[in-house]
Amino acid sequence: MLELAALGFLYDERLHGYELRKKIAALTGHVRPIADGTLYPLLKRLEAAGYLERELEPGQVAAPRHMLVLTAKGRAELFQRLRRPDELFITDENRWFTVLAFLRHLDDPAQQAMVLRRRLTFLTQPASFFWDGDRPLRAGDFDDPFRRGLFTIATATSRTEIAWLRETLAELAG
Amino acid sequence: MLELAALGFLYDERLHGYELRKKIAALTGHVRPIADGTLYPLLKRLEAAGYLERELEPGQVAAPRHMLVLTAKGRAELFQRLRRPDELFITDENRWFTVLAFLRHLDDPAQQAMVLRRRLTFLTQPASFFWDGDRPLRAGDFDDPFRRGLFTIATATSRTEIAWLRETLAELAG
DNA sequence: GGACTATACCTAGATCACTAGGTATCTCGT
DNA sequence: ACGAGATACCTAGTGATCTAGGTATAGTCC
Repeated sequence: MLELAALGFLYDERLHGYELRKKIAALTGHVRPIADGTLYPLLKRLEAAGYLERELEPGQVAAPRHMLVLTAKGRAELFQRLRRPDELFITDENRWFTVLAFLRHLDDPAQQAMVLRRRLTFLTQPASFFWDGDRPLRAGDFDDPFRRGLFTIATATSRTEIAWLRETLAELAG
Repeated sequence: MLELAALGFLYDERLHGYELRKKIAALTGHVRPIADGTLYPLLKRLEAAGYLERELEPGQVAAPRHMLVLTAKGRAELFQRLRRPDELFITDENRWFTVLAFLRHLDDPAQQAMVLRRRLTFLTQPASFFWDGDRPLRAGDFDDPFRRGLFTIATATSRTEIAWLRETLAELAG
């Protein structure tokens, strides 16, 4: 997920690690704060894979900066990951949000629509959090307000997103 | 997260690994499918920590079952994790849902309310996904439907949950 | 001048969960 | 009789992320 976010942000502009980290932290950090101990090894991986290059610059304020520039290979990799995200990027809300944040880079309505349709398919699948043997349990089966809340929240949020997906798919098709 | 789910389900009833896995899969598996290769080592960890014991039983259908029974220490650990969840369990929706699924076990409205208040505090914090320097960007700052959707969905879902939290907190207090 | 903060980058080790294999038992259909 | 499928448990190796440390520079406050 962090790799996708790094590639996505660097597609727009060259950044140094410290600034990239702040951008990633704003996007995903409210859920999982990103430590620099996570980011720097990740950048080395991406560099080793040929997805980005470094340009050393004197620091504007303090220590020298490593400006990060996405290579052609890096852009290709970003497109690849956006076009065909792993299933986890469709089902996990945090990862899905990362895909949404950069899906505009794909620049092909048909491909964008394909990704949205995968999410829509996932959200419209029948499912339940709890079962009594083979019987799916519903909000009404529970006394405690917390499990009822679970259903309330899950239902409301998926309804909102399904509506948005249908709307946006219609726009992309039109 | 999976440890919390295991402790939570075993608080209600003794289960064997295979059945426990199905229950956990229903609760969190739509987001991240749980493999048995994940669960069995986890159960060994919990057993080694003294949180659960095994009782071997002949299988009803096939191979012998290891019935898993929560110990007093395991119940104490569950309460501890529900009373004072790590920050990640408050901020990450998947983990938060796991907390909600078992919060009724806490059996003390004041402690339950404290946990809900932490989530409410998190959700009502001002935040943004994207920044232009120091200026937080809003839905209107974007042309692409995807980032707009990001805001639409995030706003709608957190509104629903905030309303539910306030309601439930009022009930717990009254 | 010294403490503190922000900037900027780095590494070693641990943890959690996953992938990809494996073993064995029982039932049912053909 | 045999294969398929469900039940039931297990391990080794891998990957992503976190924790907890570290280094160094520049500006601000007292």
